[in-house]
Amino acid sequence: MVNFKEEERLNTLNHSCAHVMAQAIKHLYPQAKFWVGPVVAEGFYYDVDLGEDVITDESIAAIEKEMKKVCKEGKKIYRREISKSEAMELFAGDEYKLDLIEDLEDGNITVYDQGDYTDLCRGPHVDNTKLCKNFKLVKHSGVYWKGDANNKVLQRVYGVCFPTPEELEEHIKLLEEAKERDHRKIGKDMQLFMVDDLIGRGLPMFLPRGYTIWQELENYIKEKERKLGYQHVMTPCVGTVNLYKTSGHWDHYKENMFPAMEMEGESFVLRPMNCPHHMMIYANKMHSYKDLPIRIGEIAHDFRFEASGTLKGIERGRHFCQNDAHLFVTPEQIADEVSKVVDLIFDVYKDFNITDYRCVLSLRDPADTKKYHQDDEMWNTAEDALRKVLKDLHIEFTEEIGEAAFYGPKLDVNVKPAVGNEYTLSTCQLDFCLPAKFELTYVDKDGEKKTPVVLHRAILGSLDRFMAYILEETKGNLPLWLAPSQVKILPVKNEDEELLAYAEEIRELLDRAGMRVELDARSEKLSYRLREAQIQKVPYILVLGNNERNDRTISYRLHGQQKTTTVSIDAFVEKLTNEIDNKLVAPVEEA
RNA sequence: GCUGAAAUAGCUCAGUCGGUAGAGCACUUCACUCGUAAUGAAGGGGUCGUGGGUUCGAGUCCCAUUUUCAGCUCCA
Repeated sequence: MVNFKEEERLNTLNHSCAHVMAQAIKHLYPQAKFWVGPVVAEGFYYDVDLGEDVITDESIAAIEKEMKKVCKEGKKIYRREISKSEAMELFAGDEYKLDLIEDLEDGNITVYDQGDYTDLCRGPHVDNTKLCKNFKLVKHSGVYWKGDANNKVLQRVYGVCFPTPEELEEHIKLLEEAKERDHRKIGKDMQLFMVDDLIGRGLPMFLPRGYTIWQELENYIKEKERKLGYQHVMTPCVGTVNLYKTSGHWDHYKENMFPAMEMEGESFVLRPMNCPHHMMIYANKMHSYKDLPIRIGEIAHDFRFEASGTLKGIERGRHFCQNDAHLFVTPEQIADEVSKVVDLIFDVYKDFNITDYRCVLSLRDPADTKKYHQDDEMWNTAEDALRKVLKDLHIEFTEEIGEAAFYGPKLDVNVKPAVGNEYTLSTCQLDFCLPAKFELTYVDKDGEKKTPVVLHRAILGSLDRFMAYILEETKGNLPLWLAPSQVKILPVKNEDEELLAYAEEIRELLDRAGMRVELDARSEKLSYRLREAQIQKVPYILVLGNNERNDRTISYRLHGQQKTTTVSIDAFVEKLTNEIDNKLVAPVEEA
């Protein structure tokens, strides 16, 4: 584990390496103008305007070569304090640096010199460029200046730097291992899902083995919800445009919806979310305060026209299934219901052994009048309410401005995948907005009609995305209850009729016990079939020969292990049933 | 959508200077009957993503296009 001091040292080194890269780029592209070059979680990057030039894989190699040269020269790095007017003069003609200097306070401006290169920087830096020699440029891309799609595209080059070549090597190895954990690779290798151009991009299809996992997840969460008083519904994947105009989604998100279909003078869209459908289910009848909370749940198919560059296997597609629910509550019930949702989230994370997550309270940006529903009082009430509940529950969270939904603040639980950026797995959103738009009511104690509050929540998020995460976390070695194939039976010989009969008897027995079991009696060597079963990541591999048949026992081997264990048939069934029913994340070994 | 890269058999990939398509695995058949990660042999399988162009000749060079990948932006 890297401690804080070490991390600071590493950050300084990476920051200096960013300057070395900038210097090298300046040598190769004299017209280069630099924006910012910060240290990030995995190294550093620098954004640069190369005018007409762009960065390609070849130019990366050239830049690396030039950087080696800069490091070898080993120029001292000097820090200099300068005044704002000096800075303006030094960087005259560089609109990017001037833009940065504009926001800096006079008397608080420093530049760093190394040989023929000077950069505006607050530092700190290592004292010589030769310390930066253990680096690698890992990727590059075009980025919008200040992240705004209306601005000019700059070139961003990412790199990493370490004190020793060994640490650099180790880091590169880790990156490669992460690629092996990518759910898209696992999904292909294990035949879980597929995509096809003719079906359409962003539209993955679950194969039998993948759908088995999917169904287990569906059953799992629905059972949890049922016990907590949720009622499940099924609603259509299409709705009228008017439905989404009523909810407000049309104004906010129509660019990201599949376009409207006009039929018989009516306009329909594939639904991007289920809130409006569930609102109408609530509105279907009169409700008393005594009926609340009402919890409407659905494993719901949704369609969003995500930008092509954002599609990623089953983690983010244009069709997905939300583990969605809308809780209709009185204002007094908010705290209790949010707390139950939070409990459910962490209960589920415990079942799946998910420990590496981050809670975010996503708030509106009051300055963004376009995105957010305009009602200051509503926002203040909702944000304060949600913040208070989280604090009372002693949940550790950070607050992020401008991350709220257009209708209300939310608690997001974020995780990081093997490859790529953090995403939200679970969410709980507090909404004072949609119930009013749909004029939802309940009759309170005093006989007055009042507007309920709605909690939007998704625990597994989308089943597709959750599955992607679990595949990456487990590297495809799923717990028994989720494994597409739980037991593989390998008779030692396949021409011994009595042995085959015994293998078939065991297969039927396990099948009747509700297990997913396969018998592999092909005329291949045992070691061949065993190897295949291991590659398929089948948790339990049974090897049955005449020893087992004579004793009426079972010999099994766990995926990825060498050890063979022999037990009675009953003991084996009991062991597996226990493991499946209790959804254990790892097999229990006898003492 | 934006910047860059890539696309060759079901999968993983090779294919040099432009000279007419390769391997391993998988699949089919035959032989082998085997006690814990690959038995041997033979065979089938490709309009080299798609469409144009250059050339005597294109998997290879050029243009367009589709899809995939990395990053950016976005994620109700």
